[in-house]
Amino acid sequence: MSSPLKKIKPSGKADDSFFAAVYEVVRQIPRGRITSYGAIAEALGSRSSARMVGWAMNGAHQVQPSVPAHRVVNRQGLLTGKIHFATPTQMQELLEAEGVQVIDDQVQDFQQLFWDPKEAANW
DNA sequence: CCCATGACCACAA
DNA sequence: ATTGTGGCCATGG
Repeated sequence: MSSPLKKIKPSGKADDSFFAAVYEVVRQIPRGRITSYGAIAEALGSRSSARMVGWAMNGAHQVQPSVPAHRVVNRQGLLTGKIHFATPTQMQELLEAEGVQVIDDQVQDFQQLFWDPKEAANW
């Protein structure tokens, strides 16, 4: 079990929907780190599928184990998805609780805290 | 079945 | 730098 991601890659057919793959990747995001929708999509092989990543997050709340959707922001490091959380401040508070500074829905040192899913990918 | 929307991103002008 | 448009796939009316 050295490979946390294992075979989430669509080699052949989608055993686990694109959604499942997204959830897997999001769970790999280290605490105090963040990534972007596009980065996840690109890591999955579909650079342009960033929209689906966000769409997948829409149901992440009811998915187990818990998916740290608050660690996923847009390309600008902006908390675009905060509106989908229980409260408009939930996402920011979760990030700040992990040491991520957020000002005006903007992640500080975004580029520095950015975590590339490809780094964890074992392919 | 067709149309519209969506937690996005990249490119062209 | 800003604006507009296309694309991606899924879900809902």
